[in-house]
Amino acid sequence: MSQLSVSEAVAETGLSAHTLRYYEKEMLLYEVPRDSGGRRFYTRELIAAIKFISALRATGMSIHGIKVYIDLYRRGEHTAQQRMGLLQSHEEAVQAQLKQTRASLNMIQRKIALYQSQLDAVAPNKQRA
Amino acid sequence: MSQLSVSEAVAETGLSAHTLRYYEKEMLLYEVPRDSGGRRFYTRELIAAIKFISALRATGMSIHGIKVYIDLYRRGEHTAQQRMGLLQSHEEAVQAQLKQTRASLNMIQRKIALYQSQLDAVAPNKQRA
DNA sequence: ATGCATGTTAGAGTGCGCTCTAAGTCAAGC
DNA sequence: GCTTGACTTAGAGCGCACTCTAACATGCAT
Repeated sequence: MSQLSVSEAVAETGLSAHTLRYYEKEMLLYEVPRDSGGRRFYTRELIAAIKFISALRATGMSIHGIKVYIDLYRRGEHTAQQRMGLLQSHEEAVQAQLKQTRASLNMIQRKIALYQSQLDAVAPNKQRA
Repeated sequence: MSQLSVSEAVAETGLSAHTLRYYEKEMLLYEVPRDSGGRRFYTRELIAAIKFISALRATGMSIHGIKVYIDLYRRGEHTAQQRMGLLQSHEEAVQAQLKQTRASLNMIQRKIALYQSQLDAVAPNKQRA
């Protein structure tokens, strides 16, 4: 159970098998083990890596940016400081992006409120129906 | 001053002239007026529309999604209800996306904290330097 | 032994949102 | 009149992140 087949990994991570292979080709995943028939399987560690990669993607880090991080990982413990630095600057970027999104959302909400008062003025009784 | 040239509109909206033309070609912007020489200029209303479109884009609405909204706009006042509905469902999508981003950010922050304690254990005196 | 699901590969294709190119026009300043 | 710079057009090109195709292999169930 700590070794997932492709279809189990798909269920567990929410990514498609195509995407898992694509990440492997792009070297975001490496040393993915195979069974006797040449089929991949995913260890606990790989699943954790995939989930972390997904978190980076979900927050807008590019495949290339993730690759830089993973490459540091592969080069060993002495790169920990650099990796942390990358994550910290990514965190800042995400915070900025969140701020921007909230500002834009606010503008959209004000527009919705405008529609509401406008529709209300036209058919004020609807609110009591 | 309420009529901006292309370069002024670029400065005001943060979009490129290429992008403004692209939005016009895609019909997100329409009836963009021209001067005697055939050059575009942007009215206050257009600038406001561009900023609203930018807010929709910044929150992840596709060009196609925006076009649907704008097309309703062009069809007149009787589409106000539908337009509000579109904005409301987009708002929900944005809230969901924010939630997802916050969760992913949290995972990244935990990783950063892990690095911090790890680097701290290796060189505990650095914190007092 | 046959059928079927699940996997494999290399490489092509897709959709999106710009972004740029090339060749040309126009108005203002020298 | 000439240069400069801001603009115009149609259409090509680009980078990204998948996503799919086609042909083939494996292994389990009947």
